[in-house]
Amino acid sequence: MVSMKDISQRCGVSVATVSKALNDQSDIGEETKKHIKEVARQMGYFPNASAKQLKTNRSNNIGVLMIDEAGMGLTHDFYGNILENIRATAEEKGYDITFINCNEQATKMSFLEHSRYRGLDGVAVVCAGYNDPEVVELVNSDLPVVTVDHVFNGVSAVISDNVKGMRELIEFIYREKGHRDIAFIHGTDSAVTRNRLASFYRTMEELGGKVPDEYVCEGAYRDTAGSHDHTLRLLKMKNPPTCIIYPDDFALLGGLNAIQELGLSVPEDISIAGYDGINISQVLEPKITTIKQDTALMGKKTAECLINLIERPKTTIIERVVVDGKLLKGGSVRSLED
Amino acid sequence: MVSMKDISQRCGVSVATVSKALNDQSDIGEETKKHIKEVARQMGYFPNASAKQLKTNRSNNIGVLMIDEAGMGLTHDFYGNILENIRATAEEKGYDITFINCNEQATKMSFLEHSRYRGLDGVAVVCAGYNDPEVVELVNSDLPVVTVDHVFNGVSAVISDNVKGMRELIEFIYREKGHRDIAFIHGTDSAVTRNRLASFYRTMEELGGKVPDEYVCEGAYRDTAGSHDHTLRLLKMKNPPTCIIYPDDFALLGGLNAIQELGLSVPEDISIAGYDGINISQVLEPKITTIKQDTALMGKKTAECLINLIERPKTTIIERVVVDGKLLKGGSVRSLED
DNA sequence: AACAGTTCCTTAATCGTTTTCGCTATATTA
DNA sequence: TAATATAGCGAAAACGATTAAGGAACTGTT
Repeated sequence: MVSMKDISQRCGVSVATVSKALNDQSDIGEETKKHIKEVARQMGYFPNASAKQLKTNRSNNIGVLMIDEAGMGLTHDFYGNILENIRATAEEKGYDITFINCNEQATKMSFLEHSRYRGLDGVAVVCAGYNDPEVVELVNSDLPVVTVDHVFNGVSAVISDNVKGMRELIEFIYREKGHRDIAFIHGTDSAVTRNRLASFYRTMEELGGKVPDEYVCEGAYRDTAGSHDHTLRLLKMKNPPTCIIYPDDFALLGGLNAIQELGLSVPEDISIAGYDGINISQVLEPKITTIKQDTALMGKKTAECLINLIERPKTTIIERVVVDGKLLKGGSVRSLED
Repeated sequence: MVSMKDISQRCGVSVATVSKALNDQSDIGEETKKHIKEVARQMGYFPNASAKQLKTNRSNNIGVLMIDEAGMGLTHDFYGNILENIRATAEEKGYDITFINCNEQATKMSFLEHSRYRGLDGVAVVCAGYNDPEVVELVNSDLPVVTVDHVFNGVSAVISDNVKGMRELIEFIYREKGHRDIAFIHGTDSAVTRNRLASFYRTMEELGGKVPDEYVCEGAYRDTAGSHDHTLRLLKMKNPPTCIIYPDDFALLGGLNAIQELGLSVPEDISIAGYDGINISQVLEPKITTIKQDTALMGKKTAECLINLIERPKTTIIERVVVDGKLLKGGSVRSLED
């Protein structure tokens, strides 16, 4: 590896001068600067990140925390997409991405300790147990942090508008498609779930619809078996719903199986809707009625917001970036006007 | 941040002594060592990774290269799973993971330059354009590298046994299910594709089956539209196949749509099979007949192999780790014995 | 008592940068 | 002409760790 020392010797100047030239400092002659840069290029020079980091306390490296309960964070379309877009945006601005999910390392460090150990400039909390003391410690530290789909006091967050999304979904199903008996298998308790659930109730109320208690039950995200069972139960009721909303598109597939088992078909006999708008949802027939979350924008905003916090700590205020979802009408909800 | 200096002052010893104590060096008294460690713990000491790296030229950081043609590497079940398992295994051994896909950074570095810049101890090439000069430069460098599902001369590789997998799949479809007219929509040219294709032809030959040229065509991985069109063409032939094998489970779904469009059903009218065994394949009904690639093991082996190369360069030989897939019989291939 | 051999610790150099401060030479001004 | 400002560069300290070499205080041997 060629270092500044090598360049300085070749150019007959001091190391300090080389540093200044390469960093476009002011007190350096135009001629010298140009020459040094040219020589550096020729010699294939690249800075040594750790030396630079040691001196400046800046790593140009962003941490990503991404732990799914099920340990499938990365294989989840939704999170995978967000991560990919965080990465791409960070990269444009010269940042790299390092994972900080240290679960089982020999020398047990907390997330915060791990971040400091690596000298990360900031952390994006994409998904995690938000009650985890380690997560709380991390977001409450002085390290720049942006959370996704969860709001902490005093911490910037990028959130998908689940309230609006659920409202749009319900309005579509209720108004445009004429359904009145709508069941909602919601996910396990979390900020996201609470928002969707509240929005579900509120919108139904606004529209003048009734929601029997038996129509609402707790499933789990991405749990096909659970959705399957709930669906069977719902369809065997004396007054079954005409439409079932699932925790997400993946869980919906479990419900779809149950429906097929009963010899029913979608959307003729029963309408279904999901949430997320994962790839697969628009491939199957009928295409699934769902709210597509704008993961590309969420990832981009997360990176931008975090890098702002890092680079302009003075001017940056705590942000709440709300990203709208988009209704994909699909064909899995039939019109009851027929 | 508390440094060794702080500890040394508190303990009344030199920084060198602290370093040796914390690193379990030999020339240090048991008493002192214990005391220093205790004080370090109390003070919440953690090493400074960049300082350590600067001195030792070891970062305990592994690079991951993961670029899909479609830019969807991370959202692909298969790669996502592998990455997750590389991460988990690396973590156990004290390594972190950093992405090195530098496409559009201002200061354009090649993958190798980027790796050196960050001082990465090694790189796992999970997916990339294997003809890309930058990739070639990387694998031919003296940096420890392990590639996944692609073999470079003199470079360790973890590969899924596509030859065996395809053979098992064909034997199941041909022997156990009695199909003779089997079509294969294969993926675009790559080592993986070539192996599967060769194995397809060879196995059919061994079994005494015939493969009309029109039964074999090139699709693209994860391309539902392409599979859709190919499926229509195949089914409209005068002698249509009784079974179609798709590039992967996801692409298969496009074919499934085409089949439904024609009013046919699986597996009664036409049998289909995929490859990969992604989550979704075992959720839909009928469950898809496919070869589940052992992504967990592939990721684990990749990390282990790479860390071996890093930590024991002398003793480690270039490895070819072959990971078997597993036939998931599913229900999408009917028996022709009926 | 003198010597070597251990044991345990310190000193100091080093990794590749950044950055403060000071120096020199030239340009500007009084 | 002398004083001062400015531009361009270098010397050296620092960031936080590792490590080779050296030294002091013991122990044990002859």
